[in-house]
Amino acid sequence: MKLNLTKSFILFPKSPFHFDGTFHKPSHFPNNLKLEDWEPGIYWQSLRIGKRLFGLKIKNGGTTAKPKLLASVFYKGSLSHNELEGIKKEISWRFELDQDFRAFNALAKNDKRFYPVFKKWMGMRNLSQYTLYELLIIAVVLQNATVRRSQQMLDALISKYGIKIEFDKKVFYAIWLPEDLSKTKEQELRDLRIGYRAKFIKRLSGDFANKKIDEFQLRTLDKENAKKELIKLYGIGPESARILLFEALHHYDVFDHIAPWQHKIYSMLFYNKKLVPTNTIQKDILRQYGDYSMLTVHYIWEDIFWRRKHEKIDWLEKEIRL
DNA sequence: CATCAGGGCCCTG
DNA sequence: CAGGGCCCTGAT
Repeated sequence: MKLNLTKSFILFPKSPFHFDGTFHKPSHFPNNLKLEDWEPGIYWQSLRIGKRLFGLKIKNGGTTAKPKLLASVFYKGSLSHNELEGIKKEISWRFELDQDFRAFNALAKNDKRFYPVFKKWMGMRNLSQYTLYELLIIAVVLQNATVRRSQQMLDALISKYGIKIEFDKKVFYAIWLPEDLSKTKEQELRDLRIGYRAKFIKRLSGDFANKKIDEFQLRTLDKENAKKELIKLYGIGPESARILLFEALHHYDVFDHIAPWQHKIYSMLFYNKKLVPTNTIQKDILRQYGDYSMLTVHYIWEDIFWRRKHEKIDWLEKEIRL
């Protein structure tokens, strides 16, 4: 599908805003059939809004202190004024453009140990590129699998059910709509070598298609209630819920679950030791960072993965199982 | 060649 | 609330 038409507009995120830290997360695994792409100062992605599919390109037109985004939406057919306004709002929500970071930055300033990290990434947002359903699919392929296998599963799903789009002379893929999968036979999904996750994905797709769950309603709930709703979903447990609460629903204080592979990395990052008990890590992080526990960890986590691009960090390589 | 854990979760007892 | 089973892969 070629998206030939385009409308451009300017967005002003609340200062400070860190463009590259926001639009590129080196800790996320890259899949071959790209949903998004980044180079310094430019970001692209396929953008699902309701049932429509768009291309989104955002260029950096400002600085961290005086942020300005040059955005373009690519589309086919028509795009009404109202629809465009809706897209702008959705972009603001997903990329947290209006987020007030004053309290967080005050906390960061008093942190002797990690202040250099916070300073370096000041204004970095949590990145939530996808709809709740799309992120749910990604969370499911992450379960009980190493990075390479997660990549394989997502690529297999996208190559069979995804939608290929072209805009700005680049090719991207988008995740299908829930209703596209709700009637699929479980075996057809299993043939993609996603194992027992086939059952999860089928049932989740059905629940979304039948409106048993509504992303916009979940956005209005507080953390605990949102979590309760997410855990009710078939195939979504504590770890997947944590990912969704942070990435899709923008709750900054969800440091209630530590997965085994994260455990090793946190132990080294925060204590320079091999394995510190998880409840010690949790207590320490919650005591120091409270309402910003997950956001804080996100800054420190992404920072080490940025560093990994240029320097070899031996202990980290061992923990990132490819 | 076999065995096993891995970016978890469900189900059973 | 503990523990077994689950799909598949790459590591050992």
